[in-house]
Amino acid sequence: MSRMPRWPADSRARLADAALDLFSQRGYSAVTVDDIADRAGVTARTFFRQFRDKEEVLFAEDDLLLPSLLATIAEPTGPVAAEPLMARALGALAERMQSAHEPLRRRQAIIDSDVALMGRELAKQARWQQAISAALAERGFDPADAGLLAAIGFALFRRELHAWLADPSIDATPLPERIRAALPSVRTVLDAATTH
Amino acid sequence: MSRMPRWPADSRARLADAALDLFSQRGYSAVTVDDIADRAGVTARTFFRQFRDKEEVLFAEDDLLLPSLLATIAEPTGPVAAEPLMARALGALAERMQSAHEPLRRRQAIIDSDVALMGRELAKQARWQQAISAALAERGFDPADAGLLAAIGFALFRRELHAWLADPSIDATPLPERIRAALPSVRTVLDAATTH
DNA sequence: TCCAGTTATGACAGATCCTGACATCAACTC
DNA sequence: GAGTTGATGTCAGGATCTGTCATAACTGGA
Repeated sequence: MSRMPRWPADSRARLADAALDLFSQRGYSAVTVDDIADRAGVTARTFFRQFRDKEEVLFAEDDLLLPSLLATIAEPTGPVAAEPLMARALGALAERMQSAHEPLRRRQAIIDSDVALMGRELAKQARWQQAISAALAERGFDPADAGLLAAIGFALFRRELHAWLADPSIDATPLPERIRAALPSVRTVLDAATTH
Repeated sequence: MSRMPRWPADSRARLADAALDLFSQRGYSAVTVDDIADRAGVTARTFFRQFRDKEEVLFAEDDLLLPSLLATIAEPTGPVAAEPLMARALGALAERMQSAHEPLRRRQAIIDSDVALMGRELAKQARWQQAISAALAERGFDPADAGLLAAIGFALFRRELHAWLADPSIDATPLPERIRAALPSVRTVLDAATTH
């Protein structure tokens, strides 16, 4: 019994935690991969075996959320219009993020502080958008519409997510509620006008 | 007379040309900064004095377009609704890109081949979006609307730009015309529905 | 029991990216 | 013609990321 692994397990999780802590304390660019590896008790080579590059340690978790989002979109429910489907899919995604307000907040602060990280986040979201667009087309939407729908949904989701993360109060309006409340505004925004 | 500069002029332009050629031939990641500098007849250090990093050489020109786009938005024309204003601003931007179909096509092919470049492009567009949103707010739009408007405008512009670049025929539908034709679709897309 | 295969890691060399510091030299200014 | 400016070269060095091989725990079967 008493299996003694040669090294403590979960080096991946320890690296991710160490990275988030150090980035928060000193700022992304002031932290080297060696720093992260040291704090996690491994070498830099192990870091790069777990994460493609220094940036990826902040985004690896995201990949766990996409499949369930796609599943929600694909759920067979008979004919459905774009708006209620978006409400259901984005609402479900928001539910799953609801419990992680504080970690998400720290992470977003780091990303917002570095242009390259911002780019990485947007690139990842673009691939999500692509996948969602494909899922919408699969369900029978016109492909051209599907792309625009996915783009609009994401723009709206991003806006509400940032507003939610920026709100420090513990009993702020929950994210899913924000999303559902914001959806109708897309309809009216094109008719907005200036006074000068 | 006969001023003999110590070095040939326009090292920046020669570097940009060399980079585009080499990236097209061998692929972005297979080309080193030394390769680019060699072909341009300078050293790598000069490359980094002209461009912040290896990626920037593909995006530097973009910065010339933003000011005129903002100027179009700010043009005082009396009260105006969002949709015609977007049509005018995006149309004018499309006009200025119209003549550069082939270079833009090559550039986009390189960007699409590399995730990091995609991220850089999206980050740059996000900053544009931010600036445009601010310009819209400055003109009197509700700030929340302005952000969503800018996002929708960009999503639409990107879609049409990619379609235009993907069309190899010389007398394809011109970009400005595509943009203006696509704008109304935003209104109807939320009412699209599936049949299953 | 013993041995071969698997797996996670360490160790090390090296390519590439990017920066800081200083030197060089034509062109310009006075 | 002396001094200044500006674009470039040269060099050292840190950080990121990869390839390769060695090591030691674990695993499964002879």
